[in-house]
Amino acid sequence: MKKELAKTYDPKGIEDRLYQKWLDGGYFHAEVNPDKKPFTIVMPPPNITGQLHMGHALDNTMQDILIRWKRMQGYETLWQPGTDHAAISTEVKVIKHLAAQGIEKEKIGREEFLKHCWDWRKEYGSRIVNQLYKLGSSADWARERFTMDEGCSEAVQETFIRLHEKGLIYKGNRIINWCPVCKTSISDAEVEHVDQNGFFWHINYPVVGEPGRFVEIATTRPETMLGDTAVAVNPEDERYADIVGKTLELPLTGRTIPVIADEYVDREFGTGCVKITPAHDPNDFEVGKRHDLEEINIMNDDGTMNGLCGKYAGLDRYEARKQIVADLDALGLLVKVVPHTHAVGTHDRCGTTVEPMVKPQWFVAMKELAKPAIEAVKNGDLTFVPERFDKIYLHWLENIRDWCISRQLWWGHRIPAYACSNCGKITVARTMPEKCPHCGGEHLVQDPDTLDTWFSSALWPFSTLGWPEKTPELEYFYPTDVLVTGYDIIFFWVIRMVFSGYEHTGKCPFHHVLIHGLVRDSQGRKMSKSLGNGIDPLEVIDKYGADALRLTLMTGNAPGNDMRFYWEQVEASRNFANKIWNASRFIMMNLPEGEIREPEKYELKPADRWILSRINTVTREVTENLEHYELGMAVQKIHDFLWDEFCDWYIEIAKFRFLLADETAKNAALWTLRTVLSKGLKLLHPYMPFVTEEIYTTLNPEEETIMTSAWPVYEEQWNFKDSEIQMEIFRSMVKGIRNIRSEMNVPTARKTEIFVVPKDDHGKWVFENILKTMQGFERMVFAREFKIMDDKSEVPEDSVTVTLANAVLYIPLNELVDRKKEIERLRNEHEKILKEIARAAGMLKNANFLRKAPESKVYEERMKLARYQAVQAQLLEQLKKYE
RNA sequence: GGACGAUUAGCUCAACGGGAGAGCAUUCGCUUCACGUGUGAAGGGUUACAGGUUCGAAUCCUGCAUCGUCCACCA
Repeated sequence: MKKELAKTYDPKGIEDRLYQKWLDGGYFHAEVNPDKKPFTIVMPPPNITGQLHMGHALDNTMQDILIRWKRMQGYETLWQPGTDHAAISTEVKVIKHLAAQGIEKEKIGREEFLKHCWDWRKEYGSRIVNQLYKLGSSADWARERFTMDEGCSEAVQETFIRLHEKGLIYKGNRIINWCPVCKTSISDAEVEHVDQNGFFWHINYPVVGEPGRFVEIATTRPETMLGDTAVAVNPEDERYADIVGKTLELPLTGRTIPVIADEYVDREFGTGCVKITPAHDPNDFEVGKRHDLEEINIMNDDGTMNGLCGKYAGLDRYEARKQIVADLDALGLLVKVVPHTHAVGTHDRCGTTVEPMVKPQWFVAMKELAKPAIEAVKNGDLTFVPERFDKIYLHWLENIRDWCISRQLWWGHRIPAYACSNCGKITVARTMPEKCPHCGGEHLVQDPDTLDTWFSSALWPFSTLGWPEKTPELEYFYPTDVLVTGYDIIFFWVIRMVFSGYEHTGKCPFHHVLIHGLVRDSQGRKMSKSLGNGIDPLEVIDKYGADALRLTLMTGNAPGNDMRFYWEQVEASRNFANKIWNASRFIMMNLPEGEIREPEKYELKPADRWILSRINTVTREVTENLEHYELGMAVQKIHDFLWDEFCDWYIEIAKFRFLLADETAKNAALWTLRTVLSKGLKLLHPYMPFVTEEIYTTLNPEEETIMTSAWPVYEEQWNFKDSEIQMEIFRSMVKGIRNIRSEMNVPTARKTEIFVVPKDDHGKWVFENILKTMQGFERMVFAREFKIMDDKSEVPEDSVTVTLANAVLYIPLNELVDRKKEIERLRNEHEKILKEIARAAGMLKNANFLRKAPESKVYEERMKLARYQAVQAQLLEQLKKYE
């Protein structure tokens, strides 16, 4: 039973139906299969708070393309999906959600709050997954994981304990980045430096015992002076040499502080004297450690001044700044205020200015862990595509500081550490110890903190496969093959997965990292909620289909580069889907009920051989592009081949044979159409899964799906260079005729005679061959009659000419021939060809070129020159006719 | 202060050592029996700039300019 396709491709309905079919068919599912080679990608787990945005769409389209391609190549292909608990994001959202109902986190307590979080996860965790369905993602949903599910949580705990045992996780009083709004510590990676316009306040600190003598310091944060415990100068600085060791009066506090000398101070900057606040500045903290200074914490967790600040206690840090400045001014100690722009650390999630604070936190010691991760890139075990991201990765790792992993949040993996309320010592253990191993005390309390959300993501490539158990999946699918992600999370995620992989599994978790850029709006701005310029991928899918969206995201997109989103481009992609749809529809309309016989090679016409040869080459090139992760390049070639060569040329040529009684010729055309279409659909399938599946299964009703059909391979037996050359001549003939008719404004309806005068016997053979084998081609050249002549004696005088390399075509256009216009046209062409000749001849005259250039290049230029010269001679002859 | 990227047709981008390409836009045609979400033709570029290497450079090197991104403790 022959199925018919609708006149235009309408993705609605088709996409959902096909996706359901794929799910039901279990095609996305991968199993350990010793007979096949595995190919694995882990999906960057989207946040459970998230909504699908263009970044997800791009990221997942790229992964799906690789996965679908490898699946068709016969690999056991696992695309491991899952979601991330997104500690801080989720917690913030749940708090807001509860606040709307008048519920406060602190009031309901930890257990109750976590219940709400899990409810949230239940409600929204699957939302983004369903949105990924819409894209066509062929992930193995049966294996979907969650960073806080039982297995992943076990992996997290195990990791923590092992690292702790090795001494690589420690708890310490260090200066950390504190967010006064989120009220939690954050890691260095979460701090974004933003330029802010501020001031330099120059303040005089009086020298004790020397009335009238001051030390002038400059600071951008006067409020922190309440926590100053020294003033530092450079030891080499003669200006201040005599003051080192003296004591200063710290204004507004009644405290005194010493003047110390430290290399850290830059003599050239500011006044050359730096106030040292060890508890509120990372550098001062270091200086403080070197000089054994007291660390005075002057702030509360919410960024207000604490009880040590006297009259300023309770004021917000910025309010305190104002008053302190005013008070200093009143005391005559404010020397001057200078505008100053500087980079201020802000929390990347909420934009709050980070407050450095000294707090007891858990850290991962990074120095040793970073080593194998650095080595991996240096020895080629891990490569970035494009390569330039190597440097960014290495630079970060080579300058890495210890990773602060504890968070003062409730939603997340709780730190498996227990403090004894008797002796105060901490025990790290898998379960709460009954007795303190240090003092035998029975009152132990689990650390209230949870872990950085990236601590669990770092384990994702192996925790999802069952680690720490030695599961068959881990054995088979790990290490994974390629990781696809945006450059914006190299530090957060990629680096941490790499060192975690080496540390816990002894292997690099993947060998290639394919980096993509951001999808920006049409004006090049980042899509953001606050700007309201985001484009919802679901809206695009709804209007134009998932295939159109996917194609849009992949065309003209080079790895690592940002791209802009244009609706016009989506339209173009949709048009392409429709083009393929209609070409297929046309082919199917003409296919007979029964089988098509594979023609003998000699039954194939030059056009058949040409298109078969072309798709053979395209197959090879596309496969090579994919192997190099050149996804944009590959789809460009598929697109151009299918549209320009297959639709616009081959189908047009082949369709004439449908009308013939010559069954052999017709069969060859139909078989070729079907074969090339099938292969073309397969090449396109990873990019446009829906439309290709719909067509393919209609075309091949006996096949269940294109998804598991075999990826085409290059075969030498289908390489027909001779036919490619013949078709090249044919196409230049058709183009030449169309061109001239268009220039002369000849109506399509007007058919003419065309006289061909070949240059030589070979030329004659070529055109006789065209006449014999290209049935119906006269229509393509608007010919009433197509005659091959031995010489031009019988050609009507008033003909326009089309000059080819091996023949001249004469088109008698009678009254339409404007001699002046024709001369001008011929002259223009002659000029063009002279330029070409000059170029080629110039090269060939150059002795160095002949000596140094590869032989093939020289040969190529010789051939070109010969061809140009032939054309030029003929053009000259034409021109002579008019003179 | 460093590093990286971009600078190519009106717009958005490809090409990355051998004659500058695509999509969109523009102009002029086409109710050709798959597709007007189509089709034919045309116009449009000293590949930011200045040097250099090379037989040959958009492509490699050096410098410079503009824009962008990342990193960085200049208080």
